[in-house]
Amino acid sequence: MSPSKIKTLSQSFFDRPTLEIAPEILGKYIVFNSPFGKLSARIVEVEAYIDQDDPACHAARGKTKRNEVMFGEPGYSYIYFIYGMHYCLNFVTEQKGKAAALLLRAAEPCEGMEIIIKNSPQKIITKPSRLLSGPGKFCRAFGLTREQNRVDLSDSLLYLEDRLESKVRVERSNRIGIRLAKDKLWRFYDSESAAVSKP
DNA sequence: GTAGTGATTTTCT
DNA sequence: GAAAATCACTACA
Repeated sequence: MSPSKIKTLSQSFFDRPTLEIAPEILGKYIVFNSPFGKLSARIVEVEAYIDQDDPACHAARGKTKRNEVMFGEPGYSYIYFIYGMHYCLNFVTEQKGKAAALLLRAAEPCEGMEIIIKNSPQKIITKPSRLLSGPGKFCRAFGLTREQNRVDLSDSLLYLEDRLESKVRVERSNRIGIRLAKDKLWRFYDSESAAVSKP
């Protein structure tokens, strides 16, 4: 693969309207240089969370210590802990002062399969496409914790790559796992991927 | 195949 | 004290 076909996404990619970024981030690759080795995966499902007109967003009721990253500069990671067991990875979008992010819900494993399998429960290992099919599963398999919160995505630890051969069929639907604002069609996914969280 | 429940931190009422 | 941007196990049809 020639280097010209791989492009690292810079901060300017995230410094745009969230709903414009969402369909474009599908098919991109997330790369994490973990302490155990290099990991990467193809993003196939995201959800948008935007402060304004979104009661389901963590930031809708003001800034807290947990969600303050979302109010800051775009192009950062936002990892939060939920339900006592799971981490979820978000990408902060839009300009400083506006709280918005994209929640990474699912991806297809690419590099670092051995590490991903080691981090996953025995039962789901038989189905590779299910290894990263959910936000909590993705963070567990990649070994992401609060230590990776507020990471600069233009740095070399955690970043996104645009691989031009990656093709996506984008579909959108209502979001999953929330009670509020279910009517908003802010979930974007690749309908041709086996790894999306909805079967 | 679908349905129900437990685990357990952060934040808000 | 309760709910939340979840997952995986168990039970039952």
